[in-house]
Amino acid sequence: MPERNFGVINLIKFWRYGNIGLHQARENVQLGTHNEARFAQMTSTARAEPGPTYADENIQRIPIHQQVYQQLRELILFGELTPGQPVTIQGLVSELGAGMTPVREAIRRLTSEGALEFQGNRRVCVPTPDASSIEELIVARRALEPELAARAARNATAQDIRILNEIDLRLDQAIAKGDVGTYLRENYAFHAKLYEMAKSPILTEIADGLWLRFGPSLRVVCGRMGTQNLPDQHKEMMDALRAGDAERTAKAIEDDVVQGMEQMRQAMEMR
Amino acid sequence: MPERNFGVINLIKFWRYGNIGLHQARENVQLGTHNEARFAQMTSTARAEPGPTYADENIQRIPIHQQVYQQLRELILFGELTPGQPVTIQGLVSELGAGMTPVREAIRRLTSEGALEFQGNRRVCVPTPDASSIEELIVARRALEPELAARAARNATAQDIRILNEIDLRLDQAIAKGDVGTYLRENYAFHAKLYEMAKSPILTEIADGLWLRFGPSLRVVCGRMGTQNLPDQHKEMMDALRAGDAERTAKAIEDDVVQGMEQMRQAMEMR
DNA sequence: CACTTGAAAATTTGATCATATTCTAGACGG
DNA sequence: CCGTCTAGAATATGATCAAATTTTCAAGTG
Repeated sequence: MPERNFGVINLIKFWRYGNIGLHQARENVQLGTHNEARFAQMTSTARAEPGPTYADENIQRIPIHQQVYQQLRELILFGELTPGQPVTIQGLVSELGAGMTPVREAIRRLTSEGALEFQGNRRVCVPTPDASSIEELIVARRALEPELAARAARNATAQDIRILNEIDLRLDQAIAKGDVGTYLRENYAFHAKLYEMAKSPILTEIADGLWLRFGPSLRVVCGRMGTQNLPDQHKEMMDALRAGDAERTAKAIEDDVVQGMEQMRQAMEMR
Repeated sequence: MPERNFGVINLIKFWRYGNIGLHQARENVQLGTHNEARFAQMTSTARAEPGPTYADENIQRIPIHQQVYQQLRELILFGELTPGQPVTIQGLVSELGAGMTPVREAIRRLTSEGALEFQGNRRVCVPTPDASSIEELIVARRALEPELAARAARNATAQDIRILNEIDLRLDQAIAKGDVGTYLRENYAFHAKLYEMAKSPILTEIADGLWLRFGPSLRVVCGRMGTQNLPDQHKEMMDALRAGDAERTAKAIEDDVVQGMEQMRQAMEMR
């Protein structure tokens, strides 16, 4: 059972078992009080240093509903929550020490992104995609990712390429070590970086949202298969990128996406 | 205190001028009380008959946050709100007689769908798409709509085709009469019906969401240009559909989408 | 007698609101 | 023109009520 309070960002890892918010110990875990909650990236990965490091500038209160949203988003994105798992408002409230309204707002947002599912009877849970959902996701990603990759290639700076390369290195290590969690995060980071480079906010938002729909399943599948034969077509893509060849970059990403998604589909059909 | 209850559905027509909720007459308009607010379509068009028609079955309370969401959604979708217009929580609260929490939830949902924009300083407004946004929307719609149309064609029943045809007739009449409001609604209805036929919930949700992003602009453009030279490539599409030719249906829809969006882009650039 | 079934009580959770607190933008005075 | 102040708008909480789920318990059935 959880014992410590790491600030909101770190603490939700403990869930993942059972109905969120019910069968866990009720720690006096608390969201940062108003003076502690400070600026953080809108995007994803939380910094490891929540200390009193908020130097001077850029100090901006980050609203609680935003914090809750981000955390919940990551839990789903990286499969910390399993498909079918119920997510209750009250659970989150007591788990996070936040009020109902912000929790509610976060849940609505995630629901409208397809990351959570409204069950009809006022309840919300993590969706369990079926075969046809996966098929739709393949179509959607296949349509969007190559376009984004091509745009990224056209805008790529040396700096961008270096960062991508670093991510890919960590990705390789994670695969070698069989570290599923890191694999998932770095793999996402790789694509997210490409999105960022594409400088196309709308397309990015859509493509990014798709991850939420298969994140939980991806985790389950990887957990069963291990990381060994996971796809990493990124090498060819990096070559194309360095060569400044947008078409080839797009094609490489398409292959990566299709292979990864097909693998997931097959793994899910097996059960 | 409120005197009549029309059900939330009918009442918001009053806005559309100025900052929502501020400079309007304060109708004593009120959200349905708990026992009055009853089941309605999750989708779009509200039935005209809110009377005590909730016969026996299917009587289900529709949550206020849901009602607020739907209304706000339609206001945006059909250009009742202009780009740049601020949308305030308090405004909606006093206009609708709803509490803050449900209004808040509705706004969060719409924000995460791109229908509203968070301005950084706790304010929310209807976004004003720039040229590059439009370009992205074209790419996205061009990728999704033909796919959906092809799927629709494969599933089409005689009944479906008849309904589509009726919608298209009303569309023609609206164009002839120069009735922009009806044009917008029927045009949307046409595509929405296709989505429904495609039976692909995820792709549909994405494609449907895009309408929210250009709805307000579309209204502005149509208002300036009149309805005369608006696109309606639906005839060719209907032929293809009746012939059961999915490819041709997809192509026709692609033309329709591209032409419509390009026209909007040009009209917007003119100013 | 074991087992299913059913209905009502008890408990958990969701929905909504009223209220307190924190921010922001714009007015006002220097 | 710039800093200060103030009205009002947003954020966040906890209370309250309604709905749904679970539990309880006993009657009915094979």
